[in-house]
Order: sequence, then C-alpha cells, then structure tokens
Amino acid sequence: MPRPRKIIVPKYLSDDQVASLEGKWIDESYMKHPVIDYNCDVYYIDDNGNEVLLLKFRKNSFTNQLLRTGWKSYKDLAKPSRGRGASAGPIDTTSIYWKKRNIVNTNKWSTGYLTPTGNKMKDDLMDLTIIQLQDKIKDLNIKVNDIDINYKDSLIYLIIKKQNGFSKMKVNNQVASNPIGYYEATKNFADLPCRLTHFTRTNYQKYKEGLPFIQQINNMFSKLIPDSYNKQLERANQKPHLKIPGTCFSTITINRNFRTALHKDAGDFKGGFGNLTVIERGKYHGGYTILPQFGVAVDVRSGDFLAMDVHQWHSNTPIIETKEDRLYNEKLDPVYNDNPEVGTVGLDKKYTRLTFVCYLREKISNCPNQIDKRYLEASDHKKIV
DNA sequence: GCACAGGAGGGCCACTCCTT
DNA sequence: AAGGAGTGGCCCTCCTGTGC
Repeated sequence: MPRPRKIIVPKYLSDDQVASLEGKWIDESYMKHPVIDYNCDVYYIDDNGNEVLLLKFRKNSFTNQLLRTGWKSYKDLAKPSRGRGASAGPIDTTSIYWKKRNIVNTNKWSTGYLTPTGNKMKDDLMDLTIIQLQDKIKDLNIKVNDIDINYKDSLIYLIIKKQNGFSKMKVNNQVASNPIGYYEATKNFADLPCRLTHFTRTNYQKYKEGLPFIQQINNMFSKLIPDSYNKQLERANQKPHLKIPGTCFSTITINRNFRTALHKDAGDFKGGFGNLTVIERGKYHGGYTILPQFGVAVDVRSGDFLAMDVHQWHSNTPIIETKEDRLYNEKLDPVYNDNPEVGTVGLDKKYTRLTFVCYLREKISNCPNQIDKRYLEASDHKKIV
C-alpha cells in the first residue's frame, strides 16, 4: 500500500465565520480541495502557526465479515430522535413531520409546538370572528401590539400561549440517530444514574453481537493515532465498568441516512478523537464529511475509517440519488418497513447509509465506581429498573 | 472578572392506537 | 392480552450573554 498522502490546510474561514454557520446545511461549494477518497492525513495550521492533526482517513479498513456483523447487529439501532440539536438542521416547516403539527417559537434548528390541548384550543378559536377574539384578548388581559391586534392568527396564538397551549420543550427535526452504549448521569427529566442507555439494554443481544465490529474501529484508532489513543484509553480505563469492552469508547452514535448540518460534537472527551465509519447498502453519491473551515471533505464509504477532531465544525454535503442509483435501489429487497408518513428524515429512501461515531463521553469519568447492576445489563421492554 | 438571568439541551416512559 | 409503533411531556443543568 502506498504511503498515505499528507495535506496541510489553512483556515479558510475565521472561527467566527464558521461558527455563524452552525445548524446550516453545508454543500460542496465549501470545498477548497478535491474530495479525499484515498488514504490521507490532514493537518491544519493553528493560530500560532503550529501543525495540528485534523483527520486521518484509511480506505477499506474492515473485512467483509466484520461489515456483515456490523450491518446485522446495528442496522435497526438508529432510532428516530427529536433531540439531535444543530446537526439535525434548520426546522423544515414544509416537511412531512412538521406539516402535521402546529409549530411555534421556531428558531433555527429548534421549535416548540402546540400541545394536544393547544391544538384543540386552536380548532375552537378558529371559529370565532376577529371581534370575538379581540374581546377574548381583553378578557384574558393579554398585551398585544398594534399590528397583531388586526390579525386573527396572531390573536389565536397569543390566546393559546396565555392558556398554556404551547409545549414547554423545544425539539429538532426528527432524524434516525441515537446513542448506544454508556451514558453519564442525567438529572433533568428523570433522575437517571450513569448507565447503559435504555435502548442498548432492550437491544442487548444485538449490541453484544456487533462488538467485534466496534473493536476494529478501536484498533484502527490505536494503530493510526497511538498518542491520542493511549490518552483516551487511560481515561476510559478509569471507569472500566462504563466502557465498551475491548475499546477506549463509552458510546457509539449510530445514524441512518442522516445528513448532518454544521455542528461540533458535544459531550465527548476533549482530548479524544471521533472515530467514524460507514456501512452502506444500495447506491448514493455525496454525503461527504466536510470541515468547511478548512475546505476539506472526505468521502467515507462502506468499510472506510475516519478519525477526526470532532471538536472542529463539521457537516455532510447533500446525499444524492442519481437516476441510475434510484433505478438500482428500487430493485433492492426492502430490509426496513418504516412508515414514511411518520416523516423521520431520510427513512423514505431505499438506500441505507449507516454511520457509526465512536467516542468517549467526557463526563463518564465523574461516574461512581459502584453502579446498581440493573442499569448495566439486558432489560426486557419494561421499566428501566 | 464576576453574578445573574434566560434559554437551550435532552433520554426515558406513559399513553394511545393498532395488530396479532 | 400482549406487543409494537407513534406521539409528546417530563424539568434540571449547563451554557451564554449581559450588565456592573
């Protein structure tokens, strides 16, 4: 195998410029270099003029047998989620998912919505005349500006808001993406301890069966970037009961047909690298992993390995089905039976692009050394304990 | 440089409806 | 009756911006 190519890139966008693109779609126009689809190490020049490793990419890093293992074990584990933040992209008000709902307080990639009670209020208020609505506004002591007072819609929403018909929670576009493996304590909704995530526990067999695939991701990381690997392994070994066996990872994010908008990964070990691979079925083009600040993009395909600094802004270019791709994909035996009416982004497609991002969650190291065993083992489909 | 306020983030599960 | 799938609510903590 030829020596991997080395590329050194400047920052084409300032930190502020790239940050302002958070949550936005990034396309191939941000590429300043031809797409990387060969073995390659990319370094960037930081603000002090130092060469810093940005990514290492290696083609065909998995045997077909391991890819089959990964596919079989994990193809169904990319559960739809409304909480992926900026990476889920701007709220697409025309999408199947949002057209079914009444959304409010929409801002960039997150939005509120009318609760079922709010929807009911809306139906009832629609029947009123503007005069009746204005009276209601006065009765309820709602402040209203000179413009809104003349618009039925505005008045209706003001009344619903006043009567608590807005969701308290904000959500993002629904995409097929969720964490598998271990998670630190969460004290917001429920008081959950450090644990194996519930979805991992209810799919425990599949999770276990796929581990040889995950361990190969680990091995690639170890081989390519030994310094960072050892740092991360040492950190992971502080909580051996909360790491994926035979790896330096706590957690894997599994995505299906998920084109991410611009984001930085949150929650992972600051000194670590994100380790990424893809398993695909059917045909598509694009979906490059792009770092727009540095003008580079990588075409990560089935069985390729990418280690990258996920604390830099990154995204995916559009995933395209050409006419030929579509004809081919139409003839594939279906392996999923998703209901496209639900509107989870990407699940209407016949091709499959599974991505695996393996990392160590930063706060795992704050977890206690003793954890109730029930949070760390297989579960039936009932309550968490 | 600090205190404070306000907003954003977010995994799990109860509930409903439907299928077997 | 038991399950799967879809839907939407739970509310604390962290982060960021602002004003002193």
